[in-house]
Amino acid sequence: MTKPSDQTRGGRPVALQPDERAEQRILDAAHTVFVRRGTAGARMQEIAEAAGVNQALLHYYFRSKDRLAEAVFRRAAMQLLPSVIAVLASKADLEEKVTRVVQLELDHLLRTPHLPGYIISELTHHPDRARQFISALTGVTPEHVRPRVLRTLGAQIRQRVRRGSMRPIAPEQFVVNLLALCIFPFAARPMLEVMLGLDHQRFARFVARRRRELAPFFLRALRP
Amino acid sequence: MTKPSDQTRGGRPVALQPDERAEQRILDAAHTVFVRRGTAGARMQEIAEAAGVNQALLHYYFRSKDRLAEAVFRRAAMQLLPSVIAVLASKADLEEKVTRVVQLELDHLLRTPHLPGYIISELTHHPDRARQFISALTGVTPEHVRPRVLRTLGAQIRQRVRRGSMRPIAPEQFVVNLLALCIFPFAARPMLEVMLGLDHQRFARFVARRRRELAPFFLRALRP
DNA sequence: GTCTATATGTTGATAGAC
DNA sequence: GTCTATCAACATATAGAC
Repeated sequence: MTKPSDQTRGGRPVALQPDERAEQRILDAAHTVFVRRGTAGARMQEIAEAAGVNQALLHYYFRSKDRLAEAVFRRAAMQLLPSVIAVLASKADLEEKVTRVVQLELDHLLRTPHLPGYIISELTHHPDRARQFISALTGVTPEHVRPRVLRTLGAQIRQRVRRGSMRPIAPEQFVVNLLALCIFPFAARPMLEVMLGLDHQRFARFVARRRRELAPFFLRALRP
Repeated sequence: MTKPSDQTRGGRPVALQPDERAEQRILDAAHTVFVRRGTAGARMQEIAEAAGVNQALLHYYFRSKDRLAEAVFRRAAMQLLPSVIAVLASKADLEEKVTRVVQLELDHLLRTPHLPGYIISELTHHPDRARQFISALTGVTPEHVRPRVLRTLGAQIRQRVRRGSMRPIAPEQFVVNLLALCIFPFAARPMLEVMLGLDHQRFARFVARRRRELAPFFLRALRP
């Protein structure tokens, strides 16, 4: 078994080899197809066509559909909450954290609007994905950071509460509320489009407005 | 083609016939399996076993997997926003609407926690579902009601704003924020469980707390 | 209405040439 | 590394007996 990633190329930053480019093209194509159809609904043939290669090559690089799906999911999971955890764990004060998370997340989701639906879909239908999701996160932020995010937030909140400038709120509720307000509109986009009669253009305007108003909305809810 | 629903039984409220009970059992079993595996990942055989019937009977009643999936989705879509639209369209004042929507939705989702993930998954992967979703809604609330929900909410908001007791907010943002805060925790439950280290019991407590605190949280965000 | 048995078409995966 | 050709395993759907 000689997988391309096992080969040594001397470690120098060379231009991508043909094989690497093929592997990358396959991964990108798989991402597109898996996101659109879901893992179970995706067809290896469609991925191969989208990548401009033969179906056998998919197995050459990734061995099975399952492993390919796992590779795609891992990469996608690392994208969903990239900067968010970093921001929440930072030393910035709460107002700034909220404002920056909203901007970062909405800007990012505007570029990859289908990501939330895909992640949610995978996590609900594929039991093992939860483990893979957490290990993908620990690839970005070390294992011990996440519990610390909650403790840090909790400390910041308690400090505010003591000062009388904030209502008490559990840090878990804080995080979930913030993520919900950012992510849900994209995850539920098809539902919202038919419910509210939004076409693509209106949805874009809807999000643009949200980008300005969401952080103030959230922060008002925290006032005493 | 003699479908059981075409048969006349005199219109009197009789006990369910064997056939009806089979059809119902199939629909329930299909719901369970489709929700767990997703439409593409579900197998007719598994549904048949769960319903305690033969696979051929599924086709006898529903003709194809696709039609069965459509029937299941339509029923599920009617469940997701059952009372919510009714409450939002009612004459109650805004505080009461918010409070009641939170209670109704969280209570309902506690009983069917997998519904949001399933609906979102279907809508993102199956393009035609959007049409079916809206027609399922119009089965519950007449077509002309939903635009009126937004107008009604808009009028109530403007009234408050004029009185100085509320910040301006577009009714679309109002509705999406409210739904996001209610539904997202369930749709993203597997993600939140690993991110926040919640087991099932902790998640239940998390939601119980949310049931008390969410409406006040939301209403504070609306204050001037 | 409900079953068993089977046809028919896909799909993921492999073998082997180049 | 990349291709063509092909296999074996399902999964959906139907035929036909009871």
